[in-house]
Amino acid sequence: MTATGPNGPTGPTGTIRVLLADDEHLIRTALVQMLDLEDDVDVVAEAATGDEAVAMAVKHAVDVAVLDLQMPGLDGTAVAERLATQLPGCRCIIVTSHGRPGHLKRALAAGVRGFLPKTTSAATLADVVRTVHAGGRHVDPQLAAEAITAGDSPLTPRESDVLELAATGAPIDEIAQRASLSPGTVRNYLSNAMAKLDAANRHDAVAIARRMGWI
Amino acid sequence: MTATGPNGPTGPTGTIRVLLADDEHLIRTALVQMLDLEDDVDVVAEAATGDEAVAMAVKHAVDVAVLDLQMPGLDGTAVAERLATQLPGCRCIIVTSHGRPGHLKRALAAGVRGFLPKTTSAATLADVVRTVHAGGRHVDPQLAAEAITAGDSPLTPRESDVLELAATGAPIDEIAQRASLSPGTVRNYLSNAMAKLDAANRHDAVAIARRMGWI
DNA sequence: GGCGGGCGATGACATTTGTCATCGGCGACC
DNA sequence: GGTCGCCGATGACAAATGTCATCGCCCGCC
Repeated sequence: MTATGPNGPTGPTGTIRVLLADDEHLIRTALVQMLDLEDDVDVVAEAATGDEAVAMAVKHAVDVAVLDLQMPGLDGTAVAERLATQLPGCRCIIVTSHGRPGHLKRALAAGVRGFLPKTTSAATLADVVRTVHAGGRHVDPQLAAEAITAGDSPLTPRESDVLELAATGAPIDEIAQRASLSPGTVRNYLSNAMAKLDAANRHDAVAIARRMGWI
Repeated sequence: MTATGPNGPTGPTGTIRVLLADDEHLIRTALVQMLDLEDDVDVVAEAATGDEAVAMAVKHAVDVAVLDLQMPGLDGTAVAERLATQLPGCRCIIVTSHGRPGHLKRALAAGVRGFLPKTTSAATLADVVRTVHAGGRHVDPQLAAEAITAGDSPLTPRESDVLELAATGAPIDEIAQRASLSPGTVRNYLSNAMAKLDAANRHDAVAIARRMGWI
């Protein structure tokens, strides 16, 4: 099984060419060093933002991209979407601190092949890089279970928009302005969202939606 | 300068005995491996929670404790407070994702000697471990500047309490119950806090207080 | 063509919040 | 002893928020 990645010939000696993207310098370096200890893994690129990640992945034609979910600019899922078209052979793995069911769903929809919370053991990461590079998939079992029980967001697109704007704590009028809606309409959407989420008020609704990863 | 830690004789060969506490398994392992590459640093204990961190630090009589700020149970600052009495010679370093001025102030008050955001470069961490072990201090310069300009929390202790309870999005009555106060009193405190923080509503106030690290 | 659902809006209404003045008790400080 | 600030409370009032019914428009589906 000599290394012929999905993207044609890979590294000179069959190592897996990896991009690692994380905005936290300390963490990124630590992770890179750790992955580089594996002799079949070669971290050939690093990035601190989503945009940088896309650029570096393409430039170095990496086999696997390990992406932090929350980054300035594009988030990990958005990067995966871009790479799906710009570097079709590249497989993406998302790593995140906060494992919300909704995030997992969106990531999977974006074609991500691996999804891990940062609470998983270190050995797992290298394994998942290999699994994914070989064409397999891996999502954290516990998260998968949560995602299944949690179901999809009951909110309509507009309701999500408005709720997202409400997340800043802004009063109704400001939300209305920013969404180009009448204040009354905003209240209606918010009221609907609250009913669907079984929340006592909109801030509670925001908290619930956030917890589920729906906004 | 043979290694005689503040706590009496340290490791057998003058290495610095370090505890590393972080609830994210992946990160913790990566950081441990990275620090262990330094030949004058020896990570002799790990912990995933605040309580565990205190226990392990004492048990292994470490010279330096590297603590993540946000952990289940005790947070990094609380651990530092405990260690100040239970293991007086131990120096504490706090590492955190979100650098809020208030957190820095509280940490310094708790006797912490180093304070770093996770965005700092990897080389810095080992340096700070050495600096702190040698009796020095190190706080991230940018954070220090913010902390100085930000000033202290204008909130009274009770106002902070109530605001913290309000942070969950609960309605007034629930806050009142949980704080054992009359609803009217809660509204007064909240109103005061909002005025002091120049916030449009209490959720805005929560956001501001959080940003400053005052709750 | 009818039906349902999302979208956007309005109006009326009840409830919740925020504001303000005011009170009494307590402890610290001069 | 007087003053000041924090604590806890009450009441009155205004403003923001949440609820509900109802309307019209448009689009997709059967």
